[in-house]
Amino acid sequence: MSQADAPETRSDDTSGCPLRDILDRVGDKWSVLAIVGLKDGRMRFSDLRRSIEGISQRMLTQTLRQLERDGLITRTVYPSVPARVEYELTALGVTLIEPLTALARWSENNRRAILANRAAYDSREI
Amino acid sequence: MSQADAPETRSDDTSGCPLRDILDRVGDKWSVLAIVGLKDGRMRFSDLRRSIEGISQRMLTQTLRQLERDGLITRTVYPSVPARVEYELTALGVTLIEPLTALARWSENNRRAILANRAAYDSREI
DNA sequence: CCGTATCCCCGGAGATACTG
DNA sequence: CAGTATCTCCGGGGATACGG
Repeated sequence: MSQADAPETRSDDTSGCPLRDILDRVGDKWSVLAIVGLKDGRMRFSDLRRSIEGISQRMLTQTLRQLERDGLITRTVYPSVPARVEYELTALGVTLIEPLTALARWSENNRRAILANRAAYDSREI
Repeated sequence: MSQADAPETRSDDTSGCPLRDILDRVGDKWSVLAIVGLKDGRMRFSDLRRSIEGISQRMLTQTLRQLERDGLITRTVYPSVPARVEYELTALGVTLIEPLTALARWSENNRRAILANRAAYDSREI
């Protein structure tokens, strides 16, 4: 994709689509699970990890860093031995729960319909 | 989640998380743009393609098929010459617009804050 | 105009091993 | 316990060319 013809010169542009900016985060499998995992309060790294079935240490760290960078969660290090780190949603992060929940509701409400549609589509599509 | 030896359930799995099922679609860059592109009414393939900056023909086709399979859009072929195909949101697809819009609003409302957070994080993180 | 088939590359993400 | 560093593999998706 060449930028040769894009006169749109907002510097903080996100490729012209602010929606994507958040959706990239929200759409990310692990990000959502991490946010949801933190919605009931602070958690330590290892507990969070256990609560998110299937995530690797690497991915959890990476995901949490992103969320921290965006200001959606805080990271608190307790200099005990062994190290102990807790994560918690920020005020900003908490506000994300609501629209996320709206989507979750939509999902639950329409899940069966969608699965049925898929089945129907697949069966007539052999 | 202690599913001792979960023997690789099914392929319409969602791995026990219905949320993911939809988020996989919603989180998909092109899916969202396609849905948004159709929110004002039916469109032909090529118009849709032009309206979504940067999408390849391959990706658009693929994305539209998925959405059709899920029953979120309809595909109508007019056997004219040359072929002409129009896509349109279904009733179900229309209902997705609302929660999607909620997220979009959140995005717009918090975009600056997030970008600021990122900048702050990056500057103290050299 | 609309869609499919091929080739190919780049980066995401798992496994593993190691430090503070 | 929490995090980083490699290595590697796999597949998403762009470019391209062709068919209906």
